[in-house]
Amino acid sequence: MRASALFMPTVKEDPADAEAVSHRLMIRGGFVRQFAAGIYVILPLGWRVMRRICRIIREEMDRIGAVELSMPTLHPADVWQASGRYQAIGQEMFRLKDRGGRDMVLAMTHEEVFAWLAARELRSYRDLPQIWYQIQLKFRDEPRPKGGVLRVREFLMKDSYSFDLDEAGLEASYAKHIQAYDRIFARCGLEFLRVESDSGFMGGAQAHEYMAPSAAGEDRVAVCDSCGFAANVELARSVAHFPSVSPAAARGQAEGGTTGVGPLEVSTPEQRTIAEVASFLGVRPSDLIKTLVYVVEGTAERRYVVALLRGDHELHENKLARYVRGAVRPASAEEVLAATGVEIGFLGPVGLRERGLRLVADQALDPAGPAGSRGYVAGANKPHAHLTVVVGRDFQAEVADLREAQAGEGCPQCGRPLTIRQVIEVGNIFKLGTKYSVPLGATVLDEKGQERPLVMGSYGIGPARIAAAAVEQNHDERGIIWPKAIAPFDVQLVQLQTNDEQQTRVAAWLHDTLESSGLEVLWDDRDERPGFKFADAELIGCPVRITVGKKVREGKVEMERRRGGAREEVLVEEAVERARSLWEKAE
RNA sequence: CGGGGUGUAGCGCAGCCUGGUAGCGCGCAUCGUUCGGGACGAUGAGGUCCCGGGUUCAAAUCCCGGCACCCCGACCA
Repeated sequence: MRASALFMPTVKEDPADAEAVSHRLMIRGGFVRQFAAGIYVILPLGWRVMRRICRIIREEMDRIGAVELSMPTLHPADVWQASGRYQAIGQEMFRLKDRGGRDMVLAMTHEEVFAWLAARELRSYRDLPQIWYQIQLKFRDEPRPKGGVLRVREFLMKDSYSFDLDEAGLEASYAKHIQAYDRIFARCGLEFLRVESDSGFMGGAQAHEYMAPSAAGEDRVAVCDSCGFAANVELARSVAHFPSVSPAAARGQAEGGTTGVGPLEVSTPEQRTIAEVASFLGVRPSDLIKTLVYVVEGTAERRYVVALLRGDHELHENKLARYVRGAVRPASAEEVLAATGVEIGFLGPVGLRERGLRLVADQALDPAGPAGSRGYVAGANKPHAHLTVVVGRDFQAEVADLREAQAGEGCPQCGRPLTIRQVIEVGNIFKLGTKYSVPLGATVLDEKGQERPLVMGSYGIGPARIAAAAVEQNHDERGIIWPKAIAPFDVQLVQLQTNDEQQTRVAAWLHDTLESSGLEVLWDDRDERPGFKFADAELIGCPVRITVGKKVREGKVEMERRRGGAREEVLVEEAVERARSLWEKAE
């Protein structure tokens, strides 16, 4: 491909509104342009990267026996009403009406349509298993698109759906996807992790996410280097550290004993925050209990739930939400007062049950756990006072994993220290069960002639996120260093003097010969100065660069790898073989 | 949705406080010189100053309302 014929608008200056490295470099390198918030034009270079990624995805999906098809993105609302998601999903779904006034939606995912198709076309267990996939647009009205193509409102997704007769079949389909995904991300040249993920509070099905470590990532995972445990922090349990108890906090424990008299009150005028109380009483934050009031929304359960955490720990709201099986939000100051009768700052667990509130304590506070029946300081539920309390003696609470795993805490499997890594979610796999097949009537007859709902799985990959993650993980100050499998071209052939006939002849020959050997070549034949072309080549980041310059008079060209390595002079007649071997060695 | 910020030539920005002539760099066009690390000179094209309303003799500039985009947080099938 001649660069003069390729539309590749590179820019020298950083775009003003691009923060993430991948965003900056993909704009500057002429891969994408922003059209509106979270909506992108993919330019020819970007599209070549996308096509290579999609090709790898197709090869690996086909290899596990999946079949490709294409689903509509404009859906009548009724399939979404059937699954309940028309109501359950809020503003994230684009909704519209057709000319007849019928409710329509733009597809944000395709479980419903695939289940609809399965319901109509799959009749017998003999039709199973099936794995269907597509590479299709998704529309999500994200509240805040960000990070270039990392979080957008319209994007391409490979999504596949498996249909099996039973859990064992789903297990097999799930395992096949793990195989395919491991290969896909490895072939795309990504550093990635497969981690346990939150399957939501709609059932206990298993789910994993594929995560590419990057500072631009929006998720965090807890990883154990010793035993290989890896989970999203939304899910990860961890073993807390248990610092020794401060004398002041221990006093309540000692004087009350584990079964003896109740809590002791201390005066704490105007001391509201954990830090204030700790410093006022001369104890550590880990000697305090944090009392957080949350509102449970959209369930028949009690409206408030009180979360108790050790003072140095942070609540992970999703964990609380999953435990109480409903969305939660922090109660407002007024709601806290209404529910507890106390202002924020002096809230504590003692006596709240008697007011009809549900108390959930984080595992680290469990008296049956490593902390034992130790003393803590907590609010007294009256202004300007705190109590020294013992969990289980002075109040009772349900125990659950509520806090976010922190770096250095113990791995739940082996106890060694956990590492927290920031990651980009590039794919996920999910055991759905019968969540969509039942409402959409996707059933087959089993060998006994009994009607059974299909057991489904759904599996997603974001090709643009693979591209962005690859850039985040592979770049230097000059530009992108594409992994060779997904680079827009394999070789960038830079011809320096475009009016030099000998150079043109050599470049044309190299271009044609390399192409016929199976490598894709971007021949920079533009009438630009050398510095300009070198800068563009490094910005665009193809694995191998060949420079055709004045040395062709001596029968030589230069070549080098984009990722490090020395620049070398090579005889023209040896250049094709040498370029191929450099490309083979590229990562 | 809460907080912060920005909208001026294709891109990056100054001008706004203190109202009156719309400017700089890059890019673009033409010519010349140059051209192995984002060249130099000359000439030139290119503007609803985000939109609407108000104040004023006069608004890019002041006031009111709206919209768009970015960042932090919340949210994220």
